[in-house]
Amino acid sequence: MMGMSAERKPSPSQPPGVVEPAGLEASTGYLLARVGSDSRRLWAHTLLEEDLTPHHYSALIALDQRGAMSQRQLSHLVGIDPRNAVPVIDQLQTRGLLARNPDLTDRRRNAVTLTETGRRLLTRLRHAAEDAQERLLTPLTTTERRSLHALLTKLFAAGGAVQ
Amino acid sequence: MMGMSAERKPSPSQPPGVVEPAGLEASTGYLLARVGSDSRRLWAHTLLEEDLTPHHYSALIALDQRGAMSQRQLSHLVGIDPRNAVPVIDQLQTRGLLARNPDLTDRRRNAVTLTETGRRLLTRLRHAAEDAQERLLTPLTTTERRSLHALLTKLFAAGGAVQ
DNA sequence: TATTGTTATACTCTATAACTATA
DNA sequence: TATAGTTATAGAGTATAACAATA
Repeated sequence: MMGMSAERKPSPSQPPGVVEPAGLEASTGYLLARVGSDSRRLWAHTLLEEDLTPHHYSALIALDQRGAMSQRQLSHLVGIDPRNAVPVIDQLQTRGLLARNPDLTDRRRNAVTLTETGRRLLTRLRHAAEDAQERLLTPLTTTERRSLHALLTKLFAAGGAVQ
Repeated sequence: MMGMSAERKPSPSQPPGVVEPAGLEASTGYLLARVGSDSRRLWAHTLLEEDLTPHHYSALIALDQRGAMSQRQLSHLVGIDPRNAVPVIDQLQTRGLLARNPDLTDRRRNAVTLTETGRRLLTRLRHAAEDAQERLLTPLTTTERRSLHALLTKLFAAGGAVQ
């Protein structure tokens, strides 16, 4: 419908003498980027019903998990630039989902916290997230899902090394 | 340096009674999207030296592998919208890397083919792609890489089912 | 001097709508 | 009527440069 589509060739089975150049599916990096963007697209589409973007959701999740923190900490945790976090936090604050309080130990900082409204919305969103994830991972068995999660975690944890 | 960064907690080891809400790293979909975008970023950064984007590269690869095809086929194969493929193909044509020839069986279509110049450039780019991939997958063993590739292929192949 | 939050800005990627020429 | 290519356009995501307040 919208996502990915390229046909696959499970077994190359080349006629002898013909060397076909490697296709896109041969690259793990390409598959990672493409499946990853599909994952994001799927989730973004679901969040549209709540008028939120994946960045909004990630920020709410991080605040729920770690409690109050500065905007820099939050941006770093969510993986976006602090500059681009400003409008994201603005919108969440306007909707009463989080609050910016003064940090008493450092007056440059805002202590960003989740509100009760934000927490309630998050509960609803978590269910939607599980549904979306279920749809995404349908082709995999439980064991395969665990394996994929472990491998991605390994890449994610080492992330700082990339570039 | 720029990519991902969130700290991990290999073992949760909660104090009894405290239930910490699940964080972002608990979601396979999130990890997929984030590691995927890092993969794309890394590759895009490498391609910048040749003044190309990942889409340009994907198009060249697909043409090299499958030969002449229409713009729609090419777009579909690469996973981008035909509308957005127009400027991509324009730029590649301007640089003499591919050619748009009339399709004799259907005058609406362009038969897009790789030029010799395009093929030569591609040879160079393939090496760069291998290097980038090596950097990306450094944290994984050979077995783990094979496993990841297989899992992603499974998700990719089933892609049409998503959404 | 370095850091926190901010603004303004620009560029890429992706998506919606609508046109044209062919089939 | 449906399809192939195209244009214009708008939005989200990301990145560069620079600033004020504070450490």
